[in-house]
Amino acid sequence: MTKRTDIGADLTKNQSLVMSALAGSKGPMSAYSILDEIRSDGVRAPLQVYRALDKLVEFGLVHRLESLNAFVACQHPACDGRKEKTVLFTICETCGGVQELVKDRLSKAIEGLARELEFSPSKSTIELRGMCSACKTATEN
Amino acid sequence: MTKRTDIGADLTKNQSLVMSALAGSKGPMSAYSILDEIRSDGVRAPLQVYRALDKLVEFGLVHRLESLNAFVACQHPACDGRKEKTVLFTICETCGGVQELVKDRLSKAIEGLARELEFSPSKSTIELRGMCSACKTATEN
DNA sequence: ATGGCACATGTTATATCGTAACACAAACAC
DNA sequence: GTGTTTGTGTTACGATATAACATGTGCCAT
Repeated sequence: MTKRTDIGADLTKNQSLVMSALAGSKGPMSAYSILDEIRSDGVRAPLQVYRALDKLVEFGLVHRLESLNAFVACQHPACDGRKEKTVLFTICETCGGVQELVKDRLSKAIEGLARELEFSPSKSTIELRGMCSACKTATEN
Repeated sequence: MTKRTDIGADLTKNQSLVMSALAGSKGPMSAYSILDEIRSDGVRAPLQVYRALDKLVEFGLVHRLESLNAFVACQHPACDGRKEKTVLFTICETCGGVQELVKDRLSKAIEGLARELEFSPSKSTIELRGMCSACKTATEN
């Protein structure tokens, strides 16, 4: 049932609920905080959330941040076309903001490295923790 | 008490126990599997392991693999001098093997990116999941 | 030497994150 | 219409991590 086309459409009920919780959040959310948001819509168990998240990640609509055990909505229209790309996240430890980027130079460096090592990556995790420019300026007073 | 100099020396009791469990393992270990290894030495609670791990990570003797929630001994003599470097891990999903690398091209790409974004990283996580060359050759039969 | 400090330790309890196993329902293929 | 796939719902549990509090131990400044 259902095929994903554009954002939010053609998702199953639980997938839509999880997706809108994430889309409505300005930062990453844990599976359990998503659950809390959508309890009022009838979702009751962690597993329902995790199952929806698995699919959303598979669709490229959501990314998992490994260093936070949390999830964010994809910041591109849909990451679908970028499945093969190397995505990087910056995570500001001050404001909690997350930025998602695809950079050619970085992708190239990773690809080159993998080739050199004869390692076939199926998934890459690149996360920078630190302080974003906005928080730095805010601190300089 | 105690100052770290070379590997294994000048660590506290619990730190040494955790360190040797990790050093004796060919792959990454979870905190709880470390605990199981060193229960016979009198370590009883997760917290004792986590505290030792925190210090060992701080010393650069151990790295945390975020995508596995697990820990590995540093594969360099001691990662100490490399604190500012960008370390990458390849994680083979077939054999469980982990390789730790420092590559200049990658470090440069990350640094350039951070500068461009005016983001100040305090820690970077770069992990490639996939299949190592050895497992690939083993599969080709 | 003793009182204060920093740090490592020990212990219990609990928070947080994630999955196994089973049952049922809806859509689809043939 | 029967079998298959996929989503759903529920209970129970496993795995990962930390809070809070008490104790021990070396150091060193007065």
